[in-house]
Amino acid sequence: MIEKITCQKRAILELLQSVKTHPTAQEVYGSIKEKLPQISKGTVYRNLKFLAKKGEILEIFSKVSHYDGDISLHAHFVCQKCDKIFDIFNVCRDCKILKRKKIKFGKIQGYNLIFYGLCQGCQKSSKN
Amino acid sequence: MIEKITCQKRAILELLQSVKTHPTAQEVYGSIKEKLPQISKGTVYRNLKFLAKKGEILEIFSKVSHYDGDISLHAHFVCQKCDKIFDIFNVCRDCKILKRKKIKFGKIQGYNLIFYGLCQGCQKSSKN
DNA sequence: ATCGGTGCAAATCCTTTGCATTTCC
DNA sequence: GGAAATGCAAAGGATTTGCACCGAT
Repeated sequence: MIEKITCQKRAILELLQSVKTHPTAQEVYGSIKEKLPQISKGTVYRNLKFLAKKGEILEIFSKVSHYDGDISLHAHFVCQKCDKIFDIFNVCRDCKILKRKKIKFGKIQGYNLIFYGLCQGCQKSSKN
Repeated sequence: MIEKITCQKRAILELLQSVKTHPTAQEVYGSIKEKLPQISKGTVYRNLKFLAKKGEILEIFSKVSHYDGDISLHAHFVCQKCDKIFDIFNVCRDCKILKRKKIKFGKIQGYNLIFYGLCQGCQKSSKN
């Protein structure tokens, strides 16, 4: 099974690497459509999964999956109200397990460190 | 809005606290049904969300949400092949951010630290 | 020429929701 | 008694999939 580089796949990867946000599959589809109007949702979903499995992008599991083209070691803060995602760098940098990439259960291929909470904007506008 | 403790809610919490696995909503539904045959899926979903929001259980976002009745600080290792989840204790114990529960973006209510990889069983049985 | 990738649309499947009814306080 | 929770079933919505066609190697 030899991988083929198609313009769709390239466009998706380039898009994710060029933005500082963490779009969902639907949002990726919306953006890509401007460059490649004929692209289908199925292709976007297939390529996102594919790229995530290959480790070229990061999948951030939340209510709905978001994707990140920045695969450097960093964490995320997800607002449980507005669903916005913020990057957190320099967290847990000394953690041995993150470097060793191995634990007794198996081999670590990657990790997601996600903090959930209320972002400042939503803290102000809500009292629940 | 005064919370009512129903037998359904109690059963779900007790179930999660009694197992060492990390069942999905569907699996919780299946188990609870044995004790409370009349329970509905909607109730299970509503209570799982409710308990997670209250912080009495943990929601582990993955392809499908899993739930954990152990709310002590620990991480998870998710096998990307068989989808099994393992507990990892004593990881990142010294990380200040995990204790401070506050960052510039907002207040941290909880976090998920999930390592992805191949578990030992799947490492043996696969060569992809 | 080959066979992996795409587009399309239908199918899946998890999760949420509306509403009448039941239950806990 | 009254608000909150439940059960049921339908709706919603993200994601996956089958298949015929297209296009990269």
